[in-house]
Amino acid sequence: MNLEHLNSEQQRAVTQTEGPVMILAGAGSGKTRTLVSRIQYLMDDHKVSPYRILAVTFSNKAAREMRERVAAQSKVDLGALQVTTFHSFCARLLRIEAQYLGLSRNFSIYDASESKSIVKSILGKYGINQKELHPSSLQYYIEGLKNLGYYMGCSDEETLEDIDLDDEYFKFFREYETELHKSNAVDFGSLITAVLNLFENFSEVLERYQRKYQYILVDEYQDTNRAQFRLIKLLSQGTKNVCVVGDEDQSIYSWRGADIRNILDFESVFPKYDLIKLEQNYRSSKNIIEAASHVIGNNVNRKGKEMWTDNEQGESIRVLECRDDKLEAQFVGHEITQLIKGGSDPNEIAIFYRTNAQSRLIEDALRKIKLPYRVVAGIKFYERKEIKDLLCYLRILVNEKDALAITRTINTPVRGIGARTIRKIEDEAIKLNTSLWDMFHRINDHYDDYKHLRLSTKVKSGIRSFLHILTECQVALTDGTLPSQVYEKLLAESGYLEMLNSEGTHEAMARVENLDELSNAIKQYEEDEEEPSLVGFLETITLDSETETGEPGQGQISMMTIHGSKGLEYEYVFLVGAEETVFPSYRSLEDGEDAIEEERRLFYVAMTRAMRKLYICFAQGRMLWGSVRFNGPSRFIDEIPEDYFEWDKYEGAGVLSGHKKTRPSSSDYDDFSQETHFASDEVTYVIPETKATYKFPEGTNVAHQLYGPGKILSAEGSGGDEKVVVKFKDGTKKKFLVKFAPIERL
DNA sequence: GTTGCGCAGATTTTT
DNA sequence: TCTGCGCAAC
Repeated sequence: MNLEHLNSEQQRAVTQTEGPVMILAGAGSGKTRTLVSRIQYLMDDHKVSPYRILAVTFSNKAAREMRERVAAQSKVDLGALQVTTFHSFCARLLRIEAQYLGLSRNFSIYDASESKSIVKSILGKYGINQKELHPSSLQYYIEGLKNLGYYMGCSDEETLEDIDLDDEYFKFFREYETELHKSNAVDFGSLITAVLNLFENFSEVLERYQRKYQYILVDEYQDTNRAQFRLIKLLSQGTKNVCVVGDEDQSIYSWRGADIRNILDFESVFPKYDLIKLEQNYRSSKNIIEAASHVIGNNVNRKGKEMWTDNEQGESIRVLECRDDKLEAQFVGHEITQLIKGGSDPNEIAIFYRTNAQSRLIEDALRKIKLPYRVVAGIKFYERKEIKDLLCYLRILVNEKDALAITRTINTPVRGIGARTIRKIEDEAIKLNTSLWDMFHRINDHYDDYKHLRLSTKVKSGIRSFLHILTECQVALTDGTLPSQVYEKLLAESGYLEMLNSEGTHEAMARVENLDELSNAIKQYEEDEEEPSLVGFLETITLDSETETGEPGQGQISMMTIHGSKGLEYEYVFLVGAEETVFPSYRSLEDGEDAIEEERRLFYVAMTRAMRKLYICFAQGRMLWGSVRFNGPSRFIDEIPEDYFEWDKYEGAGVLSGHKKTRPSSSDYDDFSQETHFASDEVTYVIPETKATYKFPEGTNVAHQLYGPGKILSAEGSGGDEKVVVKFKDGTKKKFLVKFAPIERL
């Protein structure tokens, strides 16, 4: 195989096929090219069967891209080559081996919003008010355990070290797992942990897969969580042929469980591994690379890579100071117009922001001057209510035990079976130790036996028609009717379509259109797949919900969050909202240095997407949460050395002023750390209280006798009246009067 | 069982 | 400012 198109480090990364390898690949260092070559090299030069290679990435997008690129250049039959995501890989494996875990292979997969519903119903059952324990903090806790690789009955010592089984939340975790199991369902997290469970407790299964996968590749290694790490460790135990590729400077998902230890511990698990650094950047100008390197150099938690490039020096980074957020949006629109006039391709222009909410003003501005744009990843198609409803109907056809799907659909459209009734039937089902579905059947067949439930005849007939339509569809499915046809039948006979049509509103019509789209999606799936099945379709859409929002390459400017930009590149990048509390976000400012470092990596990711020119914009005043706030420019702008940027003020109407090659002195912004409220036309400044001396000033780490360790978010009042707001480990915040509260400094 | 008001809360979101 | 959710009244 010809490796001439690769530099020497890349070549090493391709040809070092045996034994453990860690590749630290900087932004724009030709990582994908290298990985694709490595796979080809294995198949061509080492005659490794594609069946023996497993390549896992995080996103379907990345998996698809890699697969296509391998396919484009290879003559080998790729049917067996697994380039997939962690989750799809595990789902597939679990369907095959489900019986070991007491699951059946038609299990449902619950997404985040569905696990939240389960969490809520558990809290409801315990009568816990959401003020006492917020469902999302419990959900976060449960997710956290799974990210660490814990499953019920797990006895792995290292995992047990990480978790606290005496935690008061643990009983909810157990409850949650039971609930899932009863529904023959798994959530995203347990897709991974269930496979761990399988491997750790059924060695014959593990050995089978160890023999099968002789070469393992892990992309985006910096984003793996503990569970995934253990999975890789187990799978590769035999051959030790594991190659991980990552960039610690681009780790931006720690809040999803990404664990830096996976990089640090690699050596102890895989001693004598080869470390290869890809440090040459082929993407961006020198100015951009050097500036970005300076910024990221402020992070302490790094393995240390020095990026460099042979590319030209390029143009200076442009920092744009705007009076407010509207002008910022206007500037972006104005500048893009100039670029396009100058012959630039709109497809090569992107606008990045920290939060989705920021897109609105920019969209308004672009629309106003008629610039075509597309927003990448906004509201997801499959998260729409009507789509969810129908998917739940379909799920019941496959998995009757799916209680969540049943409770969601039983009364949509209205069949006179409300929450109370469902509750009653659920309780009865628990009493009789049976499923909700079976309970419905019993009531339907022997109504008189359940007189004590006091179910009205309306309820009875509601249940009857619900069961009737679903059973008919099930029969149709087993008779070999295509999923798409069953879907149409369901849509018509469940009364769902009728319900929307009779509403007649504009919104209802849009929903009908969405349901047509779902129909198309099923048909598309049937065409693409050799053996289409409803289970297969449902799995595909829960694990690969990426919707093609507008065709790229249609002369549109791209807009997205920085998280969404990872892995992409554009000639021109506009980073907006580079202000303290926006970027870095106010949450990270509260959470301390590690959180700031993650924000800095995010900033680094944003910068390194740009090939030719980078614009960094900020607004002096921004409408936030109902009032205009003056936050001052982001600290990350301060971290760019002056040699690399030019600073301008945008005054509106295309006028720039105050052009400098240096930054304004930082004291210029001291006045901005205030808050103003607009009441009608009058401007009232809210001057912060004169600094009092607090017993527990902001940022102090404290411990509360009852709630455990936490951090002071804010303090007010003086002396005996001092009150503090404490944020605890689980994310809850509480306010205390210092003289009474049992808190102490840590 | 459905509709409407009031209040809290407000990042990022590969799967 | 805007939204989403819980609870209270129909």
